[in-house]
Amino acid sequence: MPRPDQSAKRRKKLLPIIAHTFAELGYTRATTAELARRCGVRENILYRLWPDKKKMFVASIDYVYEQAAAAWRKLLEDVDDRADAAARLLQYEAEHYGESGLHRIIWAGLSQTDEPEIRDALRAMYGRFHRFIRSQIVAHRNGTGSNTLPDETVSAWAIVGLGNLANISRELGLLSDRGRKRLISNAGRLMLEGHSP
Amino acid sequence: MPRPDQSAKRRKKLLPIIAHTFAELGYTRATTAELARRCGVRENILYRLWPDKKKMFVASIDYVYEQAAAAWRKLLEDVDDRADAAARLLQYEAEHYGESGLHRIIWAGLSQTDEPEIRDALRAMYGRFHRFIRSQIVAHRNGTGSNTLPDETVSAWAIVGLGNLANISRELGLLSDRGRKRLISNAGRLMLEGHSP
DNA sequence: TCATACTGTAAGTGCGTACTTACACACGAG
DNA sequence: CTCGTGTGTAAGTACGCACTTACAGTATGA
Repeated sequence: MPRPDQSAKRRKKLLPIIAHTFAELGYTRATTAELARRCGVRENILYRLWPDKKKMFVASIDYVYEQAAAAWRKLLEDVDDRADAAARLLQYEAEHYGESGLHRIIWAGLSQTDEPEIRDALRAMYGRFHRFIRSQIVAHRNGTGSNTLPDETVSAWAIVGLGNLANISRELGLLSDRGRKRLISNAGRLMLEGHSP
Repeated sequence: MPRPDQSAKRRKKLLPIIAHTFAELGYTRATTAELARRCGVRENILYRLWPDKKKMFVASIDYVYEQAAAAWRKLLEDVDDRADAAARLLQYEAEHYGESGLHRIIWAGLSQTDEPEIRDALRAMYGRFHRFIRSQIVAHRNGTGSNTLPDETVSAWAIVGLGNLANISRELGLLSDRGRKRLISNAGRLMLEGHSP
């Protein structure tokens, strides 16, 4: 028997570089040559790790959620009161939303939704985000829901939308940093509990 | 003197076709050959009307707002009570959001924001949408603002975000038609006046 | 030690794309 | 009529791209 296959390890090591390159340049401008250059390898090495460019991109979409979820999990480790967790997450996102720049991958993906693999990856990603946020809302409200509030499913989607727009506004310079913070914390709080701070 | 220049008229006539092609195929896959084919002309004709492909795309971004604004203006013609207008618009969008498919142009643009012209066009477009919605909110609240509500600027951005997410959900099949309607009308109403129907 | 699969280098290849050029024709003003 | 310019057709060009191939080297298990 010859040497063992290191592909899995290597994929794991290169994926962050690939993902950030897609985020920075978009799908088209992130050429396979450029991806390879930034990874410090030749193109054919990438093609040994993924069958084609599209698969590299799909892997990057999954990576976006992994990263966000990891940051959130870490944040929640320090929070004892589960009902408080949602507010803490909102606060955290108001400060840090979009810093990683990885959300640009999603936009690149959204303009390629005619590719089923990409569409499926995006749908899965949004679904995961939604489920996570919804579970936080449920824990936060904890049965105290007033009937003038939208249900948790709707509220969670609205908060996803809020985050989305916060990213766009950061990208285009639509709002100042303060304005964006206010947007997330005020509108987010309203969605969460029916009034803004 | 020879024949008069018909370029302006022609641009106006072809732009809707161009825009819908970008919306359907995205920037990259909407090749100049395909754009020309759908317009029923040869490529060089397009290049006489716009200096390059990027300019065709920028014109399409502007077209997105023009179209939405035209529909809204038409809807508002029949509304006497200005305070009611915002609710009517929400209702209308809950039913028809994203039908035109033109929003896909925006996603294509968002993954090209390193091009200053495209970024500027997008920023201008979002600014116009925001101003329009904000003015409707102001008229709707008409001084009756409670202090548990976010101010009009924040609320307007939140509603823009809501619309954005509604489009994404339509594209990816995240929500049923009913779910999307509920999202826009419930969360939108909450943003507008502090409680949902 | 040795066969075998992994790993790296370097040079393609074919194709699709944005954009151009050359030229025949049509129309409208003087 | 006729000159000059808008309009249409058709072919072409240079280039960048995703993806491939050929081959030399290298570490591993039996």
